[in-house]
Amino acid sequence: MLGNCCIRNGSLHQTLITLLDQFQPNSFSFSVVKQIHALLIVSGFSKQHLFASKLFSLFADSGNADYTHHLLLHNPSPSVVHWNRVIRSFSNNSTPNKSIKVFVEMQQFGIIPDHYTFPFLVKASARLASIEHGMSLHSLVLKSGYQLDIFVQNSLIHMYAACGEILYARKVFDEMRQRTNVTWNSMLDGYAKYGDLKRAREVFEFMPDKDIVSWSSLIDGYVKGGEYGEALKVFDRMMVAGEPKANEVTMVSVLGACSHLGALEQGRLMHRYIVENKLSLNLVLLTSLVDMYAKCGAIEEALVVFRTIPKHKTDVLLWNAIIGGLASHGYVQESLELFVEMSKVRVAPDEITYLCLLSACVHRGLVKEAWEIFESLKRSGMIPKSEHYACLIDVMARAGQVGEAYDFLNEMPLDPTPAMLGALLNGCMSHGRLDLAELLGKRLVEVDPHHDGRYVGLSNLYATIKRWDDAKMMRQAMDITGVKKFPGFSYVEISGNLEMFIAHDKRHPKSVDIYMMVNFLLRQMKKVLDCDEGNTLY
DNA sequence: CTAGGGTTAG
Repeated sequence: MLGNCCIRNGSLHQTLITLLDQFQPNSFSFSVVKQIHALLIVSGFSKQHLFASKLFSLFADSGNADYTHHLLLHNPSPSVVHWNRVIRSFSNNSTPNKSIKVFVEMQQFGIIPDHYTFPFLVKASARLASIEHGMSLHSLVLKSGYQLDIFVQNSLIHMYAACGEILYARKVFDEMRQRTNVTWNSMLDGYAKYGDLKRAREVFEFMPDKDIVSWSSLIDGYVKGGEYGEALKVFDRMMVAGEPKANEVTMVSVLGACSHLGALEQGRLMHRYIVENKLSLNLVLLTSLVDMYAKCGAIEEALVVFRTIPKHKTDVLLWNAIIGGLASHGYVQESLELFVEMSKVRVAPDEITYLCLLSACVHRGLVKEAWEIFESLKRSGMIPKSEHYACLIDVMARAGQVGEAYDFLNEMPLDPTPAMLGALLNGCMSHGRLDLAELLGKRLVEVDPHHDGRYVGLSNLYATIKRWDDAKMMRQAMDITGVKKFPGFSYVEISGNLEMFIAHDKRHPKSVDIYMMVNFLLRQMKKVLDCDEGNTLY
């Protein structure tokens, strides 16, 4: 079709040049370019350098690294530029190790690397987190005399940080004579990823021209470090300053902070910001929105966003977000329906998908269904992990099948984790198997001696059966091992303000009202449990 | 005739 069109126009040559120029790396279909390629071969243009070069660039940028490599080997005399493009393709691909392979191959062909070659290779070793590759490349850089190239230096900082060698990253940084924003940002992100938020902040405050990458790196650092409030503060500061403008990447991190805080109003504001500023709603951002609404308790809004997304554009992360959201709201039936829908659009579930479904069963006490999901997981060729086993033990224990759960625990091919022992212990407590509970409680203290709750759990057990001396002994054991009891706490957002609640805390000004409501809710929950009609969403 | 290709944030 394409060919007919060009030939009728009478100027194949000109048309193809125009066509090729119009393609942007990410906005063309691989098959269309292949058609053009075929046309060029048929019409004898393929030997013309201009076409070959343009085509080659398009393939390289489209992420078809293997095809680009194939083209390269068919080129009678590829230059270092061509090799570089292939090496870059692989370093951005899912197979960065191949870019190092191609580098070796290139040298076998007698091609000498230049200062463009090294940043790609160093990036590949960063993605592989391979300090061995990284350091031997660094020595090659020194041998070839490219150590003062700022792109090379920047990539080395990133590589050392990605390999966890933050001091080496800093050494490269300190020895640089001049620095660009990328230099500062790489160092900042290095510290943030390393978990040293204090130093990340220092770099951020000190650097001359903070751009959107600087702000996004710092915000994401706080989110990854669990300092969600600080992440939002930094975001606010950026908004007040008015520039730089937040982009899609920034919003993904900020939405993550809202999710963890349960800050629904904040999250809605972010959603509005995204729409009003016409940020592109790519799949990553949409997934963050779905996740935010789901984690903030607004499952209907999560579904509204989810339903706007064309099914052929979805991936497993999006499905996990919505299935997990439904599951944690107790909508087991709906989450299973979406699981079926997901396989219909040919998105393969992963172990997280199964974990979401299993935890849904735990919430609603569905033992039989949990087993079915577990079997389905094994049928799909995945190997269940300890979290999956823990869900099964939990759901059995809650249902009072304590003996069965205990047998399962002993027969499974993994070592029991604290989560499994704890779940089983809770089951024993609520179903009166205090003999087994004591055994498990002791085992838990053994495997998890620094966890405050383990001692408290056992102490409470002894209190229940009025073995006061043993209960006291557990408290003393905590003093001896130096384990401190930290109260549990959570955040809730009420009309835009974040409120922190600490377990058994009576200091809140509305404490009396709050506990009245808690007791009311507990009674309501008991009623629902007595006549479990289930709840439906649609 | 001798261009062409680069590093950082989700």
